[in-house]
Amino acid sequence: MRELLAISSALSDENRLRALAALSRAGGGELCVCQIIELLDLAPSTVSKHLSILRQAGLIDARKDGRWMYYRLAGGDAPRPVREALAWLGRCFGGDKRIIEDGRRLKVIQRIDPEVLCCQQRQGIPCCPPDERKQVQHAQR
Amino acid sequence: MRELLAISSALSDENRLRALAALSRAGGGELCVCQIIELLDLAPSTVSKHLSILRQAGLIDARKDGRWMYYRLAGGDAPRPVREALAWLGRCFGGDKRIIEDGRRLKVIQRIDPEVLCCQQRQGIPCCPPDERKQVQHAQR
DNA sequence: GATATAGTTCGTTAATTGGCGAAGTATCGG
DNA sequence: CCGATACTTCGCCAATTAACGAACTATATC
Repeated sequence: MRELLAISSALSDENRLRALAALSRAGGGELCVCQIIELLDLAPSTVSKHLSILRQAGLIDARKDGRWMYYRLAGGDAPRPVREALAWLGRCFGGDKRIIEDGRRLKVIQRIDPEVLCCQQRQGIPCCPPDERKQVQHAQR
Repeated sequence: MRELLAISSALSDENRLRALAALSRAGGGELCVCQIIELLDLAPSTVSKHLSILRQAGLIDARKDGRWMYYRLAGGDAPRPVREALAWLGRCFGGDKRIIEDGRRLKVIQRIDPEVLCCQQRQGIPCCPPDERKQVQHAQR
């Protein structure tokens, strides 16, 4: 019950679902935090908290490489409830508008060297056209 | 996304999970509100709210019969995300201690005529062994 | 070592949510 | 019609949570 609640609670936030969708679509299966920050357009501390909630629930794994943290979806060694939840999500994400738009932006983000991306974030430069970002936010609903 | 969030949010509360588990285990597949009130040991208005959240998410259906409302799990005509979520839950509930205990108590509750159960609730009489419930409640007796 | 940097943790605030009782709605039995 | 009854909706309060910036940790580079 506790595990089940941890999973469903982790899934009950839009930004966390977006992060999971991004991880499931990231070629190579890994994203670094700065990429997720860029995608979600939230403060680093907020994204870090979201990722820690997903990790606590067992839905994602983390790998540290120098100063960088890479996150990926939990794999075949994860408990069954986790694997099944991820499979369920995968089938649901299919045609969602927001997820598709995120996928498009993710491709752009992944083309940028993380080093450069972080540098741009420090200076408050968005990597994607700003007007697209506002649109996404307003289309939110 | 909206549907997905409605479902996962509905599942992110222990009492709602307990209600779903009870519905999945209720022989005949239906429970009336007073039975769920008795099982969860919450105020009627609270239980009603929980049920409306589950219903909003499409996870349960309702049927009105006179003064009584009967709830049951959504069936094969429900959207795929809902059906899959319920299937996932069904596999998770398996060995959970609380769910098993609830199942035991549910059997006792279902043996009571709902008419009598409601009458007892009005008078603050618990239908199950008092030592398993909060002592405060029958202080009046 | 000193400085910079990628993430995390902490503390605060605003919004959301779970809980209750009171009031409201619809139905039953007289 | 009338009261009783099964449930829902409303209004309020307490607990939780998402968000942020500031402070902290760990690692890389000089």
